[in-house]
Amino acid sequence: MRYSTTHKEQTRQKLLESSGALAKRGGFNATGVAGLMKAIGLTGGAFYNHFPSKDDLFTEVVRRELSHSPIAQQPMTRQRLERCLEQYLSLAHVHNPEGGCAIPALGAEIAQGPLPVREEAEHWLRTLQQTWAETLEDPALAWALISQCVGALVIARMLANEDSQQEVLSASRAFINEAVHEHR
Amino acid sequence: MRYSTTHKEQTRQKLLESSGALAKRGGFNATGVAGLMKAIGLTGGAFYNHFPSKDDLFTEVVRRELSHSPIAQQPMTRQRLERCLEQYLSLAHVHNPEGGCAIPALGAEIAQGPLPVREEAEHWLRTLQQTWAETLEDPALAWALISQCVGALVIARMLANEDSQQEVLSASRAFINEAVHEHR
DNA sequence: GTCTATACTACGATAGAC
DNA sequence: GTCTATCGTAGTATAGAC
Repeated sequence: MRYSTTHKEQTRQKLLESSGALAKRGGFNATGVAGLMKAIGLTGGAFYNHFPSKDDLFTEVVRRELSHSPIAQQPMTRQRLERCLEQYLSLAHVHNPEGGCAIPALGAEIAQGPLPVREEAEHWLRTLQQTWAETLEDPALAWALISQCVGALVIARMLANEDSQQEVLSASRAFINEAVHEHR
Repeated sequence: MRYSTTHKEQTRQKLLESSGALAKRGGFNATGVAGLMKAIGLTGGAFYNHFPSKDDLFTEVVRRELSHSPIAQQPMTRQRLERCLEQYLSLAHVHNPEGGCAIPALGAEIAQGPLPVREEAEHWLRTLQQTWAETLEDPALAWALISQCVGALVIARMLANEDSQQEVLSASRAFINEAVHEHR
């Protein structure tokens, strides 16, 4: 064959990574198959050698984004978790959706998506929550902190003014720090 | 004229309300102009007698959704705020996006949208935050609670299992109650 | 494995009849 | 004010050359 097996796998991985970034920036539904392929230097017709449909790509993108998330890495010490939260609740993250967490950017689309997508999301959200719960020794607090981070990013990105965005991030950081240190 | 001036205004209001619900359920971009008009018993061609473009409709939908939100009503006593939070963080709200708050459902699309949309969002989010800040006597806490509520709803709606959804909501409610009562 | 070409559908938007 | 018809574009997906 003219193309090696590893080449197909590399193309697939490039497509997954690139599509994740494009989806987080502009929305998954808003970007066509041709655009996703063009971003990795290919044409639209080649897409279906890698995925049977655009919906299947979405499922794989969600899997990749949620499993590769830096906030889901183990082992997660308390100190490392606090450093993660600082980076998560930063202006850099607000202004860089394509390189950031998929949950604030794609959460609503995942919720509206087909069942396989939501099941994939549930699996990795539960994994994330359990990791944080072990570190914090409090399962409920883990869910609350995840919600706090995601909500703050959604709100900050809705705002037009950067000072307002920073206000939201700072408030959220202070709120979290108070709760976590009190719980220590 | 065959149609009264009030009739046009009524059609416009029906369209705004219906489009908001459809957008919150399936996403604003995902629904075509013809579908939005069909939902109020009209055809696609009549749309442009009411709005110059679909983008303009989005701006007006965001204005209506954020200004009419039950969480933004004044006067907002501390007791009323707590009742609002209970309703917001409920399974009923999770399963009823079309009748619920626009922020978790449309936040990402608003963030990706054109500038007029984000400016409209900023105005009403600031209004909401100031209302809550007066009630809580703490501007930062207001931003943090808004973020917590929005994040919890986004996360809960991503999950496939209802028990998991309830877990997130309960954790978020407990987290908020602890913080608010401690701050009292 | 990727290309071009294409079928089919849907989109946003406009024109003109009523 | 709303309709039908239509233009131009872009969407998902498929077929066949290379």
